[in-house]
Formats: sequence, C-alpha cells, structure tokens
Amino acid sequence: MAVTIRDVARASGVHISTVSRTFSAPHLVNPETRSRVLATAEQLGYRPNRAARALITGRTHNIGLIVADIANPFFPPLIKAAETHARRRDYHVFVADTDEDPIVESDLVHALAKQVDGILLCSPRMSDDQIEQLRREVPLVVVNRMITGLPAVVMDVGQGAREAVRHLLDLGHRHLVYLAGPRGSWTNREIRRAAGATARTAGADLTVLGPNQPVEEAGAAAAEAVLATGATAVLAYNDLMAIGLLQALQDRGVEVPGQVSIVGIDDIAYSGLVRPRLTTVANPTAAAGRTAVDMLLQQGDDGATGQVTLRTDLIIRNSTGPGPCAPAVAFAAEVAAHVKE
Amino acid sequence: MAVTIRDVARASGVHISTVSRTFSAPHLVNPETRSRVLATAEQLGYRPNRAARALITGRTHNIGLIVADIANPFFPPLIKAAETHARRRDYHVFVADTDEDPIVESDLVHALAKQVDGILLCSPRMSDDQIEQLRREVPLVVVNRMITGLPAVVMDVGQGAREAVRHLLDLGHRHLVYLAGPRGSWTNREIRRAAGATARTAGADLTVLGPNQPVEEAGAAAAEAVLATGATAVLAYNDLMAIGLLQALQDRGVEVPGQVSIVGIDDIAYSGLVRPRLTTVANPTAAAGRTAVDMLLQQGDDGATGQVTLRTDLIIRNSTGPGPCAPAVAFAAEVAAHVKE
DNA sequence: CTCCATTCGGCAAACGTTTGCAACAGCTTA
DNA sequence: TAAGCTGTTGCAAACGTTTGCCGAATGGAG
Repeated sequence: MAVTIRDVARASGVHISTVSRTFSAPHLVNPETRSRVLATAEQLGYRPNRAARALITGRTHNIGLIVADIANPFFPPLIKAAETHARRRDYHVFVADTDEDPIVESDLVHALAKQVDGILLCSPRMSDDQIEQLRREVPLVVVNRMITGLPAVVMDVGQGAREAVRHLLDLGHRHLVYLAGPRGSWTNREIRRAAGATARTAGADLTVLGPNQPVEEAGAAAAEAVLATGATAVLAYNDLMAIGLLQALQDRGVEVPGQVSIVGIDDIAYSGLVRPRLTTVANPTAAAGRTAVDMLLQQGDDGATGQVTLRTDLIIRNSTGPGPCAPAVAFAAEVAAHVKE
Repeated sequence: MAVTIRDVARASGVHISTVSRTFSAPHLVNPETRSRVLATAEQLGYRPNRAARALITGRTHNIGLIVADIANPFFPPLIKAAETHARRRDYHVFVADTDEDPIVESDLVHALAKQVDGILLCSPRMSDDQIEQLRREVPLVVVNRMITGLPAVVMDVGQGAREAVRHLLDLGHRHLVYLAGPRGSWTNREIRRAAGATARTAGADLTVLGPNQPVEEAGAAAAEAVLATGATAVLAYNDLMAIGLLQALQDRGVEVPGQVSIVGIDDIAYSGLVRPRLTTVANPTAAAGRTAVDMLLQQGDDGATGQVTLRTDLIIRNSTGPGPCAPAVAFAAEVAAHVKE
C-alpha cells in the first residue's frame, strides 16, 4: 500500500539499512549514495512510518497536552504556542480536554501515556498525590501548579494578585472580595493566599466568595452575593468571571468602576473589548507553553526537573477607580511626601 | 521497561496470542481464561501499545485536526467538540495550527498522514487541486469548504449572509459594505456571493472591502475605508473583524448602530460582550466538529462521501438599527399589507 | 464406542523501522 | 609488507502487537 523503506531500497539498489541511515544518521552514509537514495525516496513519495520508528526507538515524537477546557480563552494561546513550538522541534501534539473533571484528567494521562514521550498537564485539577503517581508512568510537566520535585512552569499569579490588591488599596478601597475559582486549582489557592495576605497587612477586609466554576455565568451569578458583602472592589479568579460579574452589575444599574471596581486575571484577548475595559493581571501564556515544551523535551536528556516561574503584569485599564477612602489615601501620600523632604 | 503483552502472558500462564485476543477479540477466549488474563493485566498495569497495534492493523486510532488559527475564537468550540466526540469513540486527536498559511497546511497533512486514520481540514486555505492531491494520501474531511467529490461539512454561511443582508435591507439600508475575509477562504467567497446577490436583487449597493486577515486589527484598520464608502451598514467576514471595526468606529465618535449598523458572522462567545451587543450569524461549530469526526470515521467503513450542510441563524442584537430609508421601507410594508387585504 | 463439530489456545509470520555487529575496501603507518 | 584505521555497507535481530492456521480437547449424536 504505502511506500516503505523497502521500496526505496529496491529502487535505489541498496539495503534497507542504508535507506534507514540516510534518514536517521546521514553522516554514516556516503554522500553519493545518500543523494541517490534521497532522490528515489522523493520520487516515490516515501515518508517514514512513525509508528514503526516509535516501536523500536521507544520515542514517539508526540506529546500530549491536557487542558481543563479548550474553549476557555485562557488556553488557546497556550495551546497554539506549545503546538507551534513543538512542531518546530519535530513533535506533534495531542490535545485533550478534561472538562474540569479530575477523573477524566487521570484517564487521559493513562490513555495517552503509551503514545507520547511526555505530557503537559495544564492547570490540573487532580490531587498532588495522583499527579505524583501518574508521573511514574510518563514524563510530566505541569503548568500552573507547583508540586515539589515535579518539573513545572507557573505564572506567578501570587505576585499579580498582590499587585492587584495593592492597586485597589491605593485607590482607597478597604473592603474587597475575592471571587474564587474552582476547587482543586493551585492558582486559586495562590491568588487567595496572596490577596488575603496583602489585604490583611494593610488592615483591609477581604471576603472570599466561592468556589466557582471559572466561567462567565459563575461571575454573573455572583453579582448579588458581591453586592451583599458591601465590598467596593472585586478581584476575580479570571477574566471570564470578571466580565460576567461586570455585565451583571451593569445590568443591575451598578456603576463600574463608579460604585464597584473589578480586577480580572489572565488578560484574555477579550478583556479589552468590554466597556469599561478590564483591569487585569496579564499572564504570559504563550511563553508558558513554549517553556513547558522545552522542559518536557529536555527531561529525557538529563533528569533536570526545574521549576520555572514566569512573571505576571498588572494592566490597569478602566474597570478600577477610586474607592471610599481615596481622600484619606491621597492625604497620607501627601504627608509621606512631606516627611521625605 | 513498560509491561507488555508478553509479561501478562507469562504471569497468567497463557500464550501471548491469548492475551492479545482477550483485548481485541474477547469472544474468542474462554470467559474463565479471559477474566484471569484481565486480572493479571490489571494487576501488572498493562496498557496495549498503540504504536505496535497500529503497525500491524494499519489503524492508528488517531485523527488529525488542522485549523488556521487555534487562537481565533471560532475554532476552540469546534476543536473541543471534535476532540470530545473522537475520544468517546476511542480516538485521539492531533491538533495543529497553520497560521493561515497554505504551505504549512499542506506540510502538516503530509507530516500527519502516516500517524492518523484521517484528517479534518478546517477552513483550509489551499487550492482545491492541492486538497484533491492530498486526499489520495490520507482520508480527508473538510470543514467549511465545498469541493465536489470530497466529504465535507459546511455551515450554510450563504444562507446566513442572505438573512443578514435582508435584515439590513429591511431596516432601510441601501448601501452596504462587505468587509471581506482572507484570500483562499471558501466561506469568504460564499458570503460575498450571497450578500452580493441579495443586495443586487433589492437594488441596493454592496461594496466589497478586502481581502483582510480575519482578525480584530484588520477590522479596526478598515474603519476609515468603510466610512469613505458612505455606506450605512457593514457585514463582516467574522465577529472578530466586526468587533474591531465596531470599536474603531466608536473611537472615532461614530455611533453604532446610530450611524452605521454592523453584522458579524460566527457568534463567537464574545460577540455578546461588546456594547452594543453584536448582531451576528450563529454558526453551529460544535455540531460541525462532531459531524466531521463521524464522517471521517465512517469513511473507512463504506466509501460514502456525503456533504453535510448545517444551517446557520441570524441573531439580532443591538449593533444593527434603522437606516436612511427606514421610513420608505415602513411605508412600503404598509402598502403591501393593504394590498393583501 | 466412534465420529464430527465446536471451542479454545498455541505457533509463527508479519507490520516498518533501527541498530549492533561484521565484512570489506582503501588508506596510512611502521 | 603487515597491521591497523576509517568509511561505507549489508545482515539480522528486535520492538509489541495481530491474525491465519492448525491441533487438542470437549461434548453430543449416532
């Protein structure tokens, strides 16, 4: 059916091993022979069969990429970057979607394990233990989760959350809400901790609302609860929820940022589309995808299991504005300036 | 290293062929033996090696999914649906991104051909000839493109465009713009043709602006050109461009839909987020993904090469409003009503 | 008790590669 | 001139499965 190494060998009058070497170890074959083989291969339209190659070398040149939800706009840039980067290194990428379900996640790792050289686990919802377990089956790199001893690339969302809270504090907000993300999310815990600590240090209140599914609807559904807390500023687990909340508040006649300020996280492509434009913490998702691929591919060579942290950036747009204590804050700043003199 | 069929055979005291049959043809093995084998397999953590299986059966149980741009919000729902659907049928999905480049597209098909049982080509940018060519290398199903003799699932964007134009006409617009999509896009040609015909029949003007990359920036960049035409309504190749245009117009102080009406196509998740909410043609992308997978998997069985057309729906939101001839249209409608009586 | 059909399981070839080993030619070196 | 390289090629085993074929065992019919 398909043209194999054997056909090429016959057509160019050499042994199949020579053809094989022409492709996998060119320096071992005479340049003249090589070009002859290459020519006939080209002419016959020969393409090496990766399955056969994988069988003997044990390397499939495939990697798996498991995400919670392909349709969540946080992931596509990461997927795209990872895929493009992997392809440049001659790897193909299986993409799979767990629908936020840890069971599916674990099943997927098993199912993919034999077909790939490694798996990128993005924002996993499994327990640390489970991940440790799976790790013995197949090389793993986790994204957006820190597990000791496991190679990981995380976006420093804690730093971003701190900056965001400080920004709100500086604006004169004293009572904040953290609109939490899904149970099992490492990112969620990080944000919560960082935001809580920053608020506490400043003597401000932070109410946590959640857990929630990381989708727009959850943000919208939380509107009442947010208003009930009496808080004047909200940090949301992600932009999707922030946008949902933003629109639900607007529908209720609540002004943003007039009455309530909102900060999202991720800087998805559409956070700049809503009005007011969303203040948010930008995540370097594309860089994360590329870095994760690199780490996965290097893992084979040495046993290096680094953990890379990528910095995040607060992007101040128009969904945040002065809070009730803005005058006091301004006064304090002035005093501080005088003291400095 | 990994546990193979041989290990299971040894551990359960049967021949490897029996183990193989236990998995691939259970009815051929004694229930008692079968459960024993299953038990040891489970205990040893045996997972069949798909590469080896593929080598002998010729079926990889993988499919390829090639899209122009993963980060374009049109695709993720399609990818997600296809992946989930495929997995339910025990297939894994390679996802690849061509960056709108027909060369990359063709290379990708070649590269993937030997590793998959078929490829889903979504919104391909190649020429019909090239696709016909590739088709002989690997089973293909194209999405959003109609090529005679080739299995395809298309969303009836022509119908959607007609509805959209009629909607604008009914609102009293007489001079429309079609903000075209990328060269090589079948969808683009369809929309253009349908919109042009509908406008012409009604004696209205339709100016085509393009081709353009199907991204927000292109929509924004077209703002001046749109205004220069003097048109009062715009149909855009996709929501991304429509949104870009919408915001660029607003930035220039042009009221939407007061001065210019805008209709998008796709109904991406974020078309409802902008203000005014975007009137758009909803595409059943998830259904398309599932259908395409089904067609691809059936293709092996029989040689059926159907072409499925999925209907689209005009969703009227707030980016479209009355045009300059609204009174005349209303009068005509009234006359028509009287005539009917 | 014999014969036949049926069920089950073993044997071995095959899938398309890679790769260690050996063979050979043509050199260089001593 | 012998010995030893170096560069190039062929040979054959191996990777983990599937599957056509065959033989053994079992049970029922006659």
